[in-house]
Order: sequence, then structure tokens, then C-alpha cells
Amino acid sequence: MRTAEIKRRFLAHFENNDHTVVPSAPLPFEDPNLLFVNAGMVQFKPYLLGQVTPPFPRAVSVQKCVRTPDIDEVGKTSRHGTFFQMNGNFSFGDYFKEGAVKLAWELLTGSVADGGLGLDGDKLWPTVYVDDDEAYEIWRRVAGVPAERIQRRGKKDNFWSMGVPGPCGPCSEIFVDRGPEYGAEGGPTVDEDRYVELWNLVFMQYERGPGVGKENFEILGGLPAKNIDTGMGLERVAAYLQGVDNLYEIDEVWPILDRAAELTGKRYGVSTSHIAAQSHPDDVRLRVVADHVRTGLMLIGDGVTPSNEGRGYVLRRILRRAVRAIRLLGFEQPAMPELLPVARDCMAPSYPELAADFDRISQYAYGEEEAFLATLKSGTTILDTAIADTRSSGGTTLSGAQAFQLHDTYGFPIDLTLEIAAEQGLSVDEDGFRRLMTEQRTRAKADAQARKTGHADTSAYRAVLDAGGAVEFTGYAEVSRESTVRAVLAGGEPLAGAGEGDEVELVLDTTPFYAEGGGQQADWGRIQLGGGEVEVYDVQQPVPGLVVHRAKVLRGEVRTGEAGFAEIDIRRRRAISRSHTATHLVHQTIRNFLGESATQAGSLNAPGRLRFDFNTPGAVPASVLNDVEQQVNEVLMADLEVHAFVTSMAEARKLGAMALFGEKYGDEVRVVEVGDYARELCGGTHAARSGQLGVVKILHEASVGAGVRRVEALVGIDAFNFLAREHLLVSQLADTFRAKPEEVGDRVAQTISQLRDAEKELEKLRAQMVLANAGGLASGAEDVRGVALVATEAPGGASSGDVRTLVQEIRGRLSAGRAGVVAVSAANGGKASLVVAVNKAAREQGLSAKDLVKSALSGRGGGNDDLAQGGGVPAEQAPALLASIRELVAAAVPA
RNA sequence: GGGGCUGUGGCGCAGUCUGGUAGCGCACCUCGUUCGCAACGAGGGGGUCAGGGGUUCGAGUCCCCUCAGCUCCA
Repeated sequence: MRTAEIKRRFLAHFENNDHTVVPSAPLPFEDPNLLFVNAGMVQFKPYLLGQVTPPFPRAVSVQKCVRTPDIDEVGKTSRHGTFFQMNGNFSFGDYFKEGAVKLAWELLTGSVADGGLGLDGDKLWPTVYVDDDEAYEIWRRVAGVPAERIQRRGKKDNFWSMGVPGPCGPCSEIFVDRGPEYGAEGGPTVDEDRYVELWNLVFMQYERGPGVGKENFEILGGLPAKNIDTGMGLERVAAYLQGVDNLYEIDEVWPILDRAAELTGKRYGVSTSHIAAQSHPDDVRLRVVADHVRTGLMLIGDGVTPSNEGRGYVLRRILRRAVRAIRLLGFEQPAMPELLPVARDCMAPSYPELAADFDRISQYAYGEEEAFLATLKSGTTILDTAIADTRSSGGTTLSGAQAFQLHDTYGFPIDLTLEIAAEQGLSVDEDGFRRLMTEQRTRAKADAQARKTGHADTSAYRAVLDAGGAVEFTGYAEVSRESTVRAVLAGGEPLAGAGEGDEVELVLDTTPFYAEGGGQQADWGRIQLGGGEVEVYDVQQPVPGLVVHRAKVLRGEVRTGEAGFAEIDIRRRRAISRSHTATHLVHQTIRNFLGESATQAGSLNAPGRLRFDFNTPGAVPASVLNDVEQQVNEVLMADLEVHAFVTSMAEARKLGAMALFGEKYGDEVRVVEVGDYARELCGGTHAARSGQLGVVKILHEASVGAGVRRVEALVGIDAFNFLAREHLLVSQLADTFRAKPEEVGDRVAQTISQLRDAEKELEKLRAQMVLANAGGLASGAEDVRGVALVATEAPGGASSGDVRTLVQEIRGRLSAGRAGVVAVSAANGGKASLVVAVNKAAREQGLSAKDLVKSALSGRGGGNDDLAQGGGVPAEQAPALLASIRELVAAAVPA
């Protein structure tokens, strides 16, 4: 049975049993602790933990998951894959153990003709938690599983908790017997290679106490609402039903592996063992290629782009590992163009958007491979040099530091270093390499730790939120509001009240103040209270749903429970709203010109100006930017109405609203539309009509990182002021140059070029003039105790370069057979400088240009024995410098 | 977020450790020779040494900051 069909049947089975089908959750948004969805229950967590009332009692989903901590195990075992799909059914206070067992058993053992998966019930082995007699009985009674095939296991295997206080409970896993050729008889407690886990049913029924890890904690008591959370690994079921050993060989992955084998000329399955751990290295590499190419496809498909941080970095690593693995198999050309289309064809039956979006996806994947191949090329050169150095010095080992530098600085992977070094007959100090890696890890972790402790604890905010619920934002419709102070805090700690001059954090029960979020800056304003007044200068949501006003007490006191009147700074709000509406227009217009793949990657809406980051490969041509600007301003003139409404996610999608990754499905969403031109999910505030924006002026476009560009623009009066200033500037320039405004550019270029030519000419003439005297000066050398000395002042305006040239020129004209010293001083910018040269004969008499300069200038100079320079004394001292050189020469030479 | 490396004519790079007139190859221009696949010879033009600050008589070079690119770790 094909994987896509298993997925379809899974969803259909639970949908037929009154489950709401929920789409795979998108990538976690703004959650630094969770880069990827790594389990099927992630999106249902708030319901399972009782934080949010679930909108449905039963749900079913097939979740796209990415898990990378065990990335090094990929290909070596049959279990690890970086991408997998988790089938899950969920009950929120609805059915419990019996329902979960019954529904699972029906799907697994139901006949294929009736929509089941057609497994042989006699080959299924359930496990239950050690004292979970209830589950045991249900397996006996509902599924009719004989006692000898139900095994009991301890906390480690069959008890679920999140590792922190909260819901927990026993679980029951369903294993399938793959047959005697895979290992020993006796069920999953004996051999987990022969008996493979297909499905884990978690029965959340208890409250977990504090404690460490999976086993050391107490159970505090029962939960009021018992929940079901199950997970069936789609790939595992597919592997079993398709009669293959592991997930790399199922229909969604095998063609990629097969193509990789074809490209590299390797035959997969050289080893005969069913145990993946005993595989031939080539087999492991082929599996890595297949797994990683598929994961790369899915991640880029979900909007991740390769970068140097966060999930973008994980994606980069996965893609590069794939390229590296296929290179180690002997294929050195670009492999992605060969493999990625195969992966697309494998996955498109379940995820048709991959085919539609393939141009964009492949662009990133191919680009990343090219970049990596370039990195490998430069790394290879450096490695070759290191190898040659090592061998020429008689060494046989490449140091750990060298290997680490290649990896750390040049991104050259260690396994390629090992491979290439081995080819050259050298070993590599792997221990040293690993030690340096550990050091780096420790450093990064220590830093992350320091940052975490530096961060304010959010528990005080959570307490306020729990006590009073979410704060209602009323600022869409009004700019002021009667309200009550729910809490006063300072530095993350609750206070009873605060006095004049204090900086405080206020929580109101409702507020017209917009908290910074979605790129929109916070409102400012004032809150009048019975006993005082505060000025609000920042508004944040430290925990979702809790609006905190950062404010300074202007007069009087603030106390919890006090009533007051909150009023925002309307001018600021309006300017911000105009920017926000402008951002939507810029976003839509950029997509009009660059295509749908130019999605938002971040934004800032500040009073009068906006910043908009978006994904696109390469720079945006200036002409396109002009077109965007033009079109945006035309939309302003059309004076479209801006309209906001709340609807379901499904409806919003149907309307074609642009949505960011991380928007939750199933929830109510707010849509903002500007006429029929732009429609976007947005929680921000906006202008009432596009005409209110006045003017939008794009200032520039720049790179923020690989694949992300940024445009900045001014809006409204700020845009106008900018244009007016520019106009004034051009007028003044035109005036100065006595040219028409449109000719100013040419005139400036022309003038600069003339100026440069003149300067060059001048410099040349000056050098000639300076040098013209060289012959005369040389022949006029005075005799100081047998040494020919030329000591003179350079003509005014001579540059330091000129003086040096002159000195050398004079020295060249002195008789070589006789000791000669040339000293030329120059005055420049009020300071005197001195250059001294001595010839070979003079050096043999112990005269050093450097010593002469240093002595004459008391240390303020230096150079070589034959030519030295110095200076820094007032210009008037120039003649004195020459005199002292004369004395020094005389003193140095015996009479 | 924390490291490492890089930034020098149009392009590719040396020079940085150890401060003292900014170089090489390719490309470009002029003249000449040559005329079957990277032609040769001679001459020449072209660089705020990423930007800013500091130390110094003097900074491409040493120190600090900023920006950009590459890269590792989180």
C-alpha cells in the first residue's frame, strides 16, 4: 500500500468516527525553543494541557515533523529519519482508553476492502504500563488479544510526561512482529528489531509532580479531563506494509535512493543483514542522501530558506550533508538537479503544493548546493596545502587544529578531510578535532545560558495573566478608554503601588494601547488615574495575551485596583497606522512584480517610515523598485477603503489572504484588506483609506542575508519632506554649477574628473620641480670631515613622497666611492619633516640614516640604515634639524 | 546570540606576523612584430587598501568600533 494511501485511510477512518481533520501545523512562529514541529501533538498542546478550551472534542491530523538531534544516526539505523509524518488522533475529555484502543485496532486490522490497513491481528503485540490493568483488560476484551501477547513495561517505556509538572499518564504501544528472520521470539520486551513499534497511545490521566527526567517524579493525582494523544509513524507503517526493512525503502523515499545509486554507480544492499546498523558504509550514505534530500524539499516547501542561523541553518546543514554524502560516494557534479525532482514526484501525491512551488524550492536547493561546492573547492585547496606542508616536514598526521580550522572557518566537513587525508596517506588527529568542537559547543552554550539568566523571568506576568485572563485590546475602534489598573509591576516583580518619578509596568483590564507586535511599534500616551498620571513610552506583550504598559509616573501615585482613563498619542498612532497600511501595499506590489514567492520575512512600521524584509533570491533591480513605487502611489490615489474583519482561517485562505507562517489553523483570524488590492492576515492598526497615506517614497533596497532583501520607505508627510529636501538640494547644486537640474550629475562627474587631472598634473610638475635641483644640490655637497653632505630644505609644497624621491635622487648622484649623506627637510602643515639617506660608503663608516634621524629628532622617526624619515616638530625648527645632522655627521666621523 | 576567516585597480590575488614611496597575473589603452585557437615585445592608464576613530614623526600593516561576505557552534 502506498504511503499516501495509508495517510488517506488514516484520516478517513477517524473522520468517519467524528474527528475533525486538522491540517499539519506550520512551522512554529517566534518560538526560540522549538525550531521545528517535532511531534504530532505540538499544535494540540494548549488543549491537552488544559490551557485553551478545544474547539472540537476529537481531532485527527497527519503532522509533518522534522527532528535533527540524532542526525548523525540517520542511515545507520532503520528508525532515524530527519523528516517523518506522524499520524495522530486526539480526544479532549471525550473518549478515553477504550475508544482509543478500539479505533486503533479497527484501523489496523480492518480489511483493505473496508478501508482498513489489513494487518493480521495475530501479529500485533500491545504493551501496557506496568500497573495499568484497565488498559490490559481493554486489550483482552475489546481487541481480543490473548494474554501472552500483551506485555507490561515500566515508566521508561510506557509512561508519558513532558518532563515538567503537568499532565502525564501511562501509554500503550502497538508492535508488529516482522518474523523470525528479524530476531528472537518473545515480544517487544525481548527484541525491538523483530517487533517494531507502530503506534503509541498516550492516556493522559494524572498530574505530574516536580522531578527530573522520565522516571524520577511523583504522581500527584487524577486530572479532571482525561485526554488521548496518539502517534502512529506513517513511514514505519508504510515500511511494514510494503515489506521493506526501513523508511529509506518505502515508496516516498526509495526512488531518491535509487537515483542516487544510479548516479554514483553504487549498488544498494551490498550487505545482506536486515539490521541496518551492520550496513555497508555506501548503503548508509545512500540512505543519508535520500533522507536529507526529502527533508530539504519539505523544509523549503514550508518556507525555510538556507541561512546561518536557526532553522535556516539546520536546513543548510541537511542539504550540505546530502551533497557531502553523495560526493563521498564518488559523485562530484551538482546532484540536487538530479535528485530533487525525484523527491518532488515522491511527495507530491500527498503534498501537491510541492509541485506547484517547485521552481522556488529548487532555486534555493540548487543555489545552496552551488554555494557549498564553491566552499568545498576553496577548502580543498587549503587542505591540499596543509597536507603538502605536513608531508614536507615529515609528519604523518594532520593536526586537530588544522582539521578544525577547515571545518570551523572554511566549512569544510571533517569526513571529507578524513577521506582526502587518507588518500594521501595521512591520518588526522580526530581526538584533537573533537576536543576543539566540544570547546566551541561549550562556549556557545555558556553564552546561551548567560543570556537566559539575564532575561527577565516571566512568571510574574504569567501569574497576572492567570489571575485575570487575557487583556482586551480596544484600540481598533477607539483611542481612549476608561479602565482599571489590574496590576503594577517593576522589573518583573509585582508591586502594591508606585510614586512620582518611578518607572512602572501597568496592566489594565482593557486597553486602547497597541502592544508592539507584527512589526508594528507600540503606542505611546497617558493614563490619568485617581491618584496620579503616568506617561506610557512602551507597550509590550511579555506573555501572549497580557498587555503591559511601560510608563513613568508623572505625578501622584498609582495603585492596583484604581480606575483611570487611558489615552493614546493619536498623532503617533495615525502615523504608524499609515506605515502599516503602506507595508501591506508594498508587500502586495512586490509580489505583483517578483512573483508569489516573494513572501514577507519581517517588517517594521514606525511613524512615517517602514521597513519591509522579504524572501527573494538576489537583488531587486532599480527599475523594478521604481515600478513598485509607482504602482503603490497609484493605489494611494485610487483612495481605496481599508476594511478589517474577523473570519475563519479556512475562509481567509479562500479569499486569498496572504498569511505568514505560524498562523494557527482553526482559529479565528483578522483579515485586513485595502480595497480589492491587498488582503492579508493582520492584527495591526491601519489607515481608513489608502488616500490618507499621501505619498510613499521607497528609499533603498539592500540585503539582510542570503535570500532576504529589505526595502525601506517613507510614508506621508515624512515622504513629502524627504522629497522636498532633495528638491532643494538639487536646486542649490544646479545653482552652484549653473546647470539645469537634470545636468547636475554630469557636471559633477565632469568637474571631479577635471579636478583629478589637474591634481595629477600639479603633482607631476611639483615632483619635476623638486627633482630639477637634484643635480645642482649633489654637486654643491659640502665636505664634513671627508663625508659629502647635502643638507637642504625642499621647496615649499613638496610632499613627503617628493622629498623621499629627491633625497634618493641626490644620493644617486653623489660619488659612490666616497661616503655621502643627504638630508632634506620640508615644512608641511606647520610641521617639519626630515628625510635622510646615506650611501654604502658612509654606512661602512658607521653612519646610519636611522640613527641620524632619531638623534636629530630625539626619537621621533625611523626607517632603515640607508633611508630614514621622521618629523613632527614645529616647521621653524627645520634649519636647526639640518644643522644638527651636520653636527652628528661630524661627531660620528673621526677627525 | 557566541566564535573563526575575508574585504587591496574591472576580475583573481600577494603585501599585514616584524609600520617606512601599494605590487603581481589577467583584462584595458598606445605603438610595433606576428597572423590557426590563452600570439609576442615595448610603453602606458587605472587603487579614498570596506567605512569611521585611535596609537605613531609616519598606518594597507598595530588597537577599538561599524558595515559587508564566507563559515562553525547554539
